[in-house]
Amino acid sequence: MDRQLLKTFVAVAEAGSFSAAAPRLHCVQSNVTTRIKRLEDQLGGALFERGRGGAQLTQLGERLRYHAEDLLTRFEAAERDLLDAASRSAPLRLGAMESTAAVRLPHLLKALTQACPTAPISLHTGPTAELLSLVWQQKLDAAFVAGPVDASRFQSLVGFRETLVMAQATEPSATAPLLSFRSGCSYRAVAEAWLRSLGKSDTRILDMGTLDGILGCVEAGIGFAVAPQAAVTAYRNAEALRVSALPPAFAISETHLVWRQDSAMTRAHRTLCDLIARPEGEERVSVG
Amino acid sequence: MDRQLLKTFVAVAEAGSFSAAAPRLHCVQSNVTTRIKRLEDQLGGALFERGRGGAQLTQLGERLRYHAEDLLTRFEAAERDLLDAASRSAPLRLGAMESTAAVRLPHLLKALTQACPTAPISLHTGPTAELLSLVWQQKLDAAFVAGPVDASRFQSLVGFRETLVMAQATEPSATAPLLSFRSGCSYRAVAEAWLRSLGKSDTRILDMGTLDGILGCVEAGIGFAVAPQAAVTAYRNAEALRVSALPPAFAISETHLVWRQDSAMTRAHRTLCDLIARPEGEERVSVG
DNA sequence: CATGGTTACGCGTATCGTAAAAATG
DNA sequence: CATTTTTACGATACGCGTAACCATG
Repeated sequence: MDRQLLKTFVAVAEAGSFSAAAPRLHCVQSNVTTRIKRLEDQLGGALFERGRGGAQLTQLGERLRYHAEDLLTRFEAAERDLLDAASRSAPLRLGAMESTAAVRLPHLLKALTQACPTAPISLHTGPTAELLSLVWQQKLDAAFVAGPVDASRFQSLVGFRETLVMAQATEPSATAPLLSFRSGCSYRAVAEAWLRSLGKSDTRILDMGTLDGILGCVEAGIGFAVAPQAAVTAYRNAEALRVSALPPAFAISETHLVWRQDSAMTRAHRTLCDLIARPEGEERVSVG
Repeated sequence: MDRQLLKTFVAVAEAGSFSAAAPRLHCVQSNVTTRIKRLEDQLGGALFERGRGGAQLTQLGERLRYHAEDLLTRFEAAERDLLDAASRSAPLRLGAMESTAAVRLPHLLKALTQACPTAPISLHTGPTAELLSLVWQQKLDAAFVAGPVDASRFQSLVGFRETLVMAQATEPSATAPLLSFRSGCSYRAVAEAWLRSLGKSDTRILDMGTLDGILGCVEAGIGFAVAPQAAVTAYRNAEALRVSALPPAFAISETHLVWRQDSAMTRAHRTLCDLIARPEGEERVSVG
């Protein structure tokens, strides 16, 4: 029972067939057959029931899957910890909501890469629920999500405390749509909740990928947006926007950095926490 | 970071040198060099400091050792669980005090091998403390030890409740030595405690390996012994022995079967527990 | 200079990919 | 009959052991 065999096995279990697993493993399908057969020989029982529609786990297979996923995850966690302890620091797999990624991360990641030049940093964006799941599965080391956070499963740090405002064109239209990031964004969730509280459940929503795009459309009078105050005032043509406060219940948005409490923190991860804990301004002073 | 590499690494760490590790791994020393080098390349740092007296772990090596031992143990636990789930049941690695092994296990193991013919059963004998350590390290699946047992770390079952008696020749001598199993045996510990309570701390002790040998020597008038009543009455020439009771504080000895509570129980293990839970007499009836 | 680690090298076999055959619904 | 798995087979490369070569206390 080797690591490669377990990887192959899990890939087949996930892909649902031998042939679909092969490309994921960067090998040909006959190799998959051989390896699964070896595994089955070693364990003395069938792991899959082969049929027309691919391969389905047997009872024994289900059991192996449980162990295999656990073992492989632990392998990877150990590898990261050791890479970090050795010369090069381990890669940091970061997650963030799209809005956070757009508004806040550029400065932060710049500082982080300066502080940890050897740590490759990857970023996955997605809605809060997906990010939490990925962190829990240890596919991500940490993620920026909308708070509050379940403290029994995750460790967390308040990353950013935003004041949300509404931005609209100087000539507002009554039937203007809400311009927002894709579904799952916490700013969007706030905006929707706010609109519901006003009884405006029929407001149209336009999805956009970037904050600049959203504010650009707002400026053009296409609709209105709910966004962090800092982002709005930093907009290149901020004076063209009319900014109004949200009711206090909706105005404050906290973004937390979360990670599994039982996973070892890598160097880059600790550095990130330091950068968040200390105000950004102070950072600049120490550099300049 | 492969399983074999970790095995090699741990072997070197335990053996203290590359050359000493090689025979344990059933390979030649140059292979050890190659594998450790691969590991070091992958992690990007040295794992050992090579010197005259062998190889010593670096800081990174210590860290890897922690992970490696954990991973390897989990691998083996998973393997056992899966072998058990597949056709053949997993091997049962049993431990027992020497006296238990001699007096009680023959019947029990016979019944167990009948009930689980496909499970290879191995037996390691040793004193209670060693057995508990081996069970904790998951080198043994379960062991018979002298109670009481630390319930926070181990799960246990009362295996045998013995009445201990003193056996001596019909013509006892005042300066006779105690005939006993090797140090660490719980019967011997009882005998020593009893003698201490009588102020006879100068009694000589003769070590023997088998109960028959001990009772044979008792019969020959060489000394006296503390042994389970059942074993004494079952002795082939029992009428030649004079049996006397021990004070109640020393007469009762409980042998527990213990195992780690967080390890999955294999088929043979469950069967063993069943056999212990039900009285042996009943077993015979169902067979005859 | 003896002990222990490294490097060089030839060899066997495990594992790879290609390709054809068998199974399955 | 299309899709998926198994088997056959030659080529490559990986990992083994032998043996000679270094390092070091």
